[in-house]
Amino acid sequence: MTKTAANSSTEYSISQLAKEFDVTTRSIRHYEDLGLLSPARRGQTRIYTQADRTRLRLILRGKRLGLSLEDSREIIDMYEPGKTNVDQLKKLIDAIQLQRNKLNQQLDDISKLLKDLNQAEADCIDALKTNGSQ
Amino acid sequence: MTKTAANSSTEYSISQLAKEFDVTTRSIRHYEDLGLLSPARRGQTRIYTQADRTRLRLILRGKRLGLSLEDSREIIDMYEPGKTNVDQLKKLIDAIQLQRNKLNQQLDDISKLLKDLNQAEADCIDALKTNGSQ
DNA sequence: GCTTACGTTGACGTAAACGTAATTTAATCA
DNA sequence: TGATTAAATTACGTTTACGTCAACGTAAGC
Repeated sequence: MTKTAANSSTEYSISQLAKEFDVTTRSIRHYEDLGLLSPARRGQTRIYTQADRTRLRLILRGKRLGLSLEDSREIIDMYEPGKTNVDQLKKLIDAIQLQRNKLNQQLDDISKLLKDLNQAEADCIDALKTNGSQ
Repeated sequence: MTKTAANSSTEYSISQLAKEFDVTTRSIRHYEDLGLLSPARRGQTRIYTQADRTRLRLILRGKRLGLSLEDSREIIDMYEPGKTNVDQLKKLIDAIQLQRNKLNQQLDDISKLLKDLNQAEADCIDALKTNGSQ
């Protein structure tokens, strides 16, 4: 009964993904060149699965956080500790801790920047009150 | 009485700043080329004040958050609404709101990434338990 | 069979953010 | 005062992350 039914919506073309995530197809192919994606092919046409879509989302999230594509590749690989041995797993846990530290630093940076922005806005509003009648 | 006393520690050379913030002097000069810094000169030697030092800290914070130098320049300029008029102030407030939105997006990204990392680590530890005896 | 739309692979171009000499100037210390 | 050290100024090189053609394949619809 559970044949190959209703997986029509679990496939994506390159332009579908491009549209959905508001990137160019060029970028998506570029990510593939760098080994961040490796979609299946029908003929020579790329077929993207849900998993590929998730990877793309992770890539773009990384970009918003200022990660290089190479950084993102490493992080994404962390999510699939498939056929790794004990040593690799331990190294992976270390890498995860490193990333966590970086992210916590970012959290700190952001909260400081937000505070600064609030202050700057207050100064602006102040200046408007003082200056609005000129 | 309050002549020019004891401001010896409020001046910095380029290499002092470079060392303190762990960047190259080349980078600092580059920021100046782009108009993010404009230190005073003694002869042709650059003299940095506390204010310059603060600006540099802001620049590097921006970098950690993935901002371009151009973005940082705009943000930093927000902190000094000196001789601006009403229209400029209003535009500034809008720009501040924009930045705030971006930062909130980043906060969301980071919390998701942290969750993912936690899960990845849990998977690792699990794999270690299962696999550790091989 | 022609157009239109979407997809493919090169291959070269480019903007940002520095790196890396090479050379010159200025200050200082033995 | 000659050598060393720090700083400055060109100026070309490099890496990352794509943009931008060019040239071609393929399936859909009329």
